[in-house]
Amino acid sequence: MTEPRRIPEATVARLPVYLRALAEESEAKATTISSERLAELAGVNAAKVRKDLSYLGSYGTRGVGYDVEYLTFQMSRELGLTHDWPVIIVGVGNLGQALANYGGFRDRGFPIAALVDADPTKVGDIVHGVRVQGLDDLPDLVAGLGSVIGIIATPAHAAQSVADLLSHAGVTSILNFAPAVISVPDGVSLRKVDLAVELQILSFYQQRRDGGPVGDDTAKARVTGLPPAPAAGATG
Amino acid sequence: MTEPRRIPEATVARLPVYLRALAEESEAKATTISSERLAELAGVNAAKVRKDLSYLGSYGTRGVGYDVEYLTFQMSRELGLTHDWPVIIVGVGNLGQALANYGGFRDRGFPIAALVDADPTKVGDIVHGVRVQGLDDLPDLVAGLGSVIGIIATPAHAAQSVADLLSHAGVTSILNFAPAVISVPDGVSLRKVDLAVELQILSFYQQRRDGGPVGDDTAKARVTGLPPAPAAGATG
DNA sequence: GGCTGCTTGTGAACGTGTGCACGTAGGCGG
DNA sequence: CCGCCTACGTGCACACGTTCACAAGCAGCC
Repeated sequence: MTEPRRIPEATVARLPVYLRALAEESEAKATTISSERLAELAGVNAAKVRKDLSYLGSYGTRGVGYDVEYLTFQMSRELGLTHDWPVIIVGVGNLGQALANYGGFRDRGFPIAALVDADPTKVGDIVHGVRVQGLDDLPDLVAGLGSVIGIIATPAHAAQSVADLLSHAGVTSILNFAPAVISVPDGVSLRKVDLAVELQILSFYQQRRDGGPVGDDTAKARVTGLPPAPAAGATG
Repeated sequence: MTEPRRIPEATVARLPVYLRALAEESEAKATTISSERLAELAGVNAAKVRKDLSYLGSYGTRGVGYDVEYLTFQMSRELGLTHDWPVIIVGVGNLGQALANYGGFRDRGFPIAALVDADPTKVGDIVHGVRVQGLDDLPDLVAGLGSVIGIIATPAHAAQSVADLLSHAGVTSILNFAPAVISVPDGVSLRKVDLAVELQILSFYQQRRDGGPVGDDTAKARVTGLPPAPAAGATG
């Protein structure tokens, strides 16, 4: 029976990186590539590469390596990149426009199929050669495009309602750029990119290197900060 | 010596989300918040919230919950958000300009301190009220700003050399938007945001829902695809 | 054809992260 | 002052992901 082979989420997230590395190696006229070389290009270790690739099947040749073209094809197929995936961007503000103008999407098989905004004054504008449409047009747009990916590039307060609209219109893959936690029905994939969160994570580690939090002792923190109640506990 | 409390990476990544949830709850005039409510706002489960917060210290009150103001302060302190972190954006193309114009950074304590580009024709331009400077100015800029976060918004081929320049100039926190794997010296934090990779991950799961890869059997795939051995040449 | 060297594929050990379930501590009403 | 109720803090078991180490398998060569 044709086992669909469960692929761990962590592996899936690395496949696109391998694919890019393979493209580079292909440019360099290499016909085969070892797990070690691929690991170097992808910034991981060789054992991880081999384990990840083994989930796709036994596409390597012992003593030789992986055939670049063949592995590229298999990986593209597994990732669903053998055909284009149209993208609908909701929210034509700063970020939405930048995304629309970013050529990297179309180049990688994700053409901007539509732009949508709630603001009536923006509807009708042409951005990157695409006419901005209203939120009401979403259901028809999605119906006409088939499998589509929705990108939320609205302010935080609008994110959840847009996600609801998208889900209701039949979109089952959503990428959220709004700085808000949103929930979607079962069967809908949601990924998020939160720029401020990334900076805050960097801030955490940077600060640790700089010498830890201000008032590295909890007791001292009580001086700077505000204890919630008369009696505040110490570290433990 | 006060134990610096090791905080798991997964927890660190969630702290900013909690912080945002706390801000919302504070807006709503709530003085205390339970782990359950916080979990709901952050899109995780309550046990995880409690475990995460316990790494910061015992800031809750049993039977009551967490004091919103106090927890906000402690969390901000731990994340290093009690002061601003200036940001230098390298690469003033589409994405770089969008990031510069995105108000969400300054609002959250990450003011754009400088814009840098390798293209001499762009140097001197004013973007978002900031004058674009040349790559040569990086060392002086960093020296004058102290702890700073570097954002790479260049094309992929320039990413590694920019990362080298930043590291050499003393930047120890880097956020990479370029679609390339880059390496940095020990002691430098690197995080990456790759838009195309996110779309490709969504594509993977979308396709699985749509009925799996074309040629769902490996044997069949060899018919559709090209066996590596005799001769190859397609996909391209 | 058989030997050698190289690289894959994978079982097993290890480390990290998650979630349950419950002990525990603090507030509150009587 | 006491007992009840609530929600935190955490030990423990489990799942997931990573890494090591090595047998297996293939190509090349004599």
